[in-house]
Amino acid sequence: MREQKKQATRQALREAALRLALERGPENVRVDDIAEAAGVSPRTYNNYFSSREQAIVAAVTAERESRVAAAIAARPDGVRLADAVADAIVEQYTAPGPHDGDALLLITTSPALREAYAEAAAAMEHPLADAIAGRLGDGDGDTARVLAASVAAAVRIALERWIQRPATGTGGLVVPSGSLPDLLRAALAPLTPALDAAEERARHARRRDA
Amino acid sequence: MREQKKQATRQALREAALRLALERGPENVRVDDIAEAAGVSPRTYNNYFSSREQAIVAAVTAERESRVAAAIAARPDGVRLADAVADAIVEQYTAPGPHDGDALLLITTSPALREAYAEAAAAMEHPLADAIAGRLGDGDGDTARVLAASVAAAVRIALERWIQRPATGTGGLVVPSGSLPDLLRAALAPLTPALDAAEERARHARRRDA
DNA sequence: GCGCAAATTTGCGTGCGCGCAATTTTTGGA
DNA sequence: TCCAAAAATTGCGCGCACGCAAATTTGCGC
Repeated sequence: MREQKKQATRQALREAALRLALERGPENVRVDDIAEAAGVSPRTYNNYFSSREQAIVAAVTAERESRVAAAIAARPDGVRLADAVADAIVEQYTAPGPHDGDALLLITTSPALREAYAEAAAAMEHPLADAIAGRLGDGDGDTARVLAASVAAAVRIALERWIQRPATGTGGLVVPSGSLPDLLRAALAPLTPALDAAEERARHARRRDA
Repeated sequence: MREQKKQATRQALREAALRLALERGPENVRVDDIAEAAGVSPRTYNNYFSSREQAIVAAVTAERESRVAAAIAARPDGVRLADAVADAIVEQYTAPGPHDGDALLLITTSPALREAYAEAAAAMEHPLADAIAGRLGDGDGDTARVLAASVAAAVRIALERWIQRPATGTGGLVVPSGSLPDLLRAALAPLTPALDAAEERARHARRRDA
């Protein structure tokens, strides 16, 4: 129940950060302001978030990265790994958050926030590696890590694309950065052969053991 | 020739950073010291490197990341993409640098330096994406980006493993983290199917065009 | 309720990253 | 050679991240 209090503080900081950023614009939010709004000392803020952008972005990201891993583990054993991964990711990234509308608009505004948002996808690397290793029968933990890192990188790239505002002023026809699910699946597609091959290898290894 | 001067300053900073870190230990090197040793204002230091660790690590990393891309582009068209990538990476990461012996020992000492060293692999993402796109006939630049990011992530993981000191005090038999070439190839192996598939697709696309 | 141990919060000090605007250096043309 | 534009360097100031140690809170057995 001590953990509950920590999560409460964390959430308070997230929401304070987002609210202030929406009210005043991201540039006019000091770390001290966020801490004060959450009823916490400025030093404590940095025990929870290691940068100012992280807190704002976390308000919309929440625990999404670890949910992805859980969602993958929850898929029945029959489905292909590549499908489990792609479906879980699309599912979690399209799950409606409370403030998403205005918050995402805000994030696209600031380069620093855009970067932090895309970079947050890296947080899924370790949970994802565990989930993939679980599915592969953890014959080779290293393979799982590499695949997880690759998937995380693909998601990051998809998010970068998605958040990118089409260049203003060029008047050019920039590809209007399709829907998020499409971008995610497109970015993950090149990795499908690698996931399939790893799954196949794991299957062979298991059969050999039996 | 203005570019030459910039590169000279950059190198002076790198070498000064490494030399001081070796002399006093990484913790006892202020950014101001590095700047002074390189005959440059502290502010200028941050025009070249955005963190203290970056300069030290850059002394051993140098321009390795961009060389990888060049090495890939230099391979004859016949060789498989996956082989070109793996060979180029192994080649560049085993190329003997001047100070490598003591410098690498130093890097393994400090967690911050270890992280910076592994993280430096991310710098190869963009050059690598260009090189891969070139090989694939840039039919799909997005695929190249994802593959490049995946390769960079794999290299990062291999480097993390490599510089990991076996846990002291556990007395356990930690796998003694094989040779760097082996680690690199092992980390890249899971991505081979993805690289092969992308190459195959590109070949079909080209044939269709002809 | 009491008190102790563990974990968390907090204040303080230091060094750092970087935006900004002024200054110095470099470049290329007349 | 000289000058104007461009580019790099520098000083300044601010806010921030974080190590450290003291203070506070929390959890738990009695």
